[in-house]
Amino acid sequence: MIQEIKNNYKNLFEDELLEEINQVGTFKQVPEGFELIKPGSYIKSMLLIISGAIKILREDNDGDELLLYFLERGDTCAMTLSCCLGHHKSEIKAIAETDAKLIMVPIEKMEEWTTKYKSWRNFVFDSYHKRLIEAIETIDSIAFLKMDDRLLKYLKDKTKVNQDNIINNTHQEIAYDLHTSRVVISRLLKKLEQEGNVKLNRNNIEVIHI
Amino acid sequence: MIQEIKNNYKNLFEDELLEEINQVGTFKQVPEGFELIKPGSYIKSMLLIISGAIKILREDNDGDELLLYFLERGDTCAMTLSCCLGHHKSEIKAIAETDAKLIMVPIEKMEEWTTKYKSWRNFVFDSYHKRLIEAIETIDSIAFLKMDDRLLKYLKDKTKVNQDNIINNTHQEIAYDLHTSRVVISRLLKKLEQEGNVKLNRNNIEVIHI
DNA sequence: GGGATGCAGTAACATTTGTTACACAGCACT
DNA sequence: AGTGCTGTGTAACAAATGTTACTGCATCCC
Repeated sequence: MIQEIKNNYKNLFEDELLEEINQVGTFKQVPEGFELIKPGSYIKSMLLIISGAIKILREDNDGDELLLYFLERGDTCAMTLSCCLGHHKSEIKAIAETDAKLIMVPIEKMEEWTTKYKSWRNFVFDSYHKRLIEAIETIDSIAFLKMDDRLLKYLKDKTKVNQDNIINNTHQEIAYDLHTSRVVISRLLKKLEQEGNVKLNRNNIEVIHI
Repeated sequence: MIQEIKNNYKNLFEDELLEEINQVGTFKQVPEGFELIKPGSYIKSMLLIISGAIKILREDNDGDELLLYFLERGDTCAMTLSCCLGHHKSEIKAIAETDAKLIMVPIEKMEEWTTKYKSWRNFVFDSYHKRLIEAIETIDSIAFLKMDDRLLKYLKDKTKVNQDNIINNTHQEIAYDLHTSRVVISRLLKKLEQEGNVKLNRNNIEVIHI
């Protein structure tokens, strides 16, 4: 495992911390679609992402969903952090967007390390900063953009985290992430196709100009 | 100043830290409407709120605005924190919602204290957590609520931070905060009045059932 | 082949929100 | 009283989004 950790975090963490992570962390491999965090649950360990991508969703009382942002290699989940440090319940849902490799670190170590390692502290602060910025960018999208631009932005984000211009999702799945209806997505995708932004096939969408 | 600090932060910080804040911080009193943070600017000092309320806004490229959340006594601005620690530009705008008393702490102390004081570290983590939660709640409002419910929620939040059932704002000002138009706000306020939720007067709105 | 199923395309319509335009009321100032 | 200004009420319309219903197409299974 140590090699995987080093490959992804050696610039961020000092050797001693890398060694500790190696000792107390457990390696985990999950398939696409795996539910990593359920809303309302307590979290037992935090996750460091080695490869793949995780999507973070917000769910309201009626079960309606909305995509907040994606996490990638080198990222961690700020909600996990604050849940661990503050002992709050999870406010979000996390699903593996692609097959992913993770390291799970028990929560007891979290606080210990924030005292012990400056690099860890900075990592945690930086993660919070990034997530706050991304949450605010999500607000920007919802508040300032119309659905067609939100959709295009969503598709581009998807191609980025999946490193693939082809998006293998149904219109219904996209509608869930953007909290709208399938018909609306179909309509707007057709418009994007006519404008030359995407090419539509059954079960997949090719994004043209990235 | 020390007394003001103690009154508001003595449960959070150890005496030694309170003393340091007293030595390096400067007291500041600002009137309602004062612009504390401009978007795009670099921030020279972070602020601890003693009394009053601050509203935090997001501004897009066209100058359109959207209220993110309010800060109150005992709060600090997470964006300031991350700007200071990460040396990023401000992503937001901060306006005094009411007359307010603040303590300004020079940014150099920020990092020093995160190393030195556990209570400071926890305060910073906790602030991040709160702001992230509030940003996500703002997302909830925009994504899941219709404008009439958003407006009602806004009015209730306002009465809370102002500690006053009477809201002294024009419809236009409310429209800016919610990123919609004056006509829409007038229309919905009228509806809320007919439903018995508010009472409308010139230049002010009385919120009935808090 | 025939049927069942899931996905996408589309029309028709409803609702919500945004826009433009104008009337009028209250207030300040002269 | 007359003038101008700001804030509010409202109608009429436009645009965006949501909803319902129906179609056909591909795939899978029998």
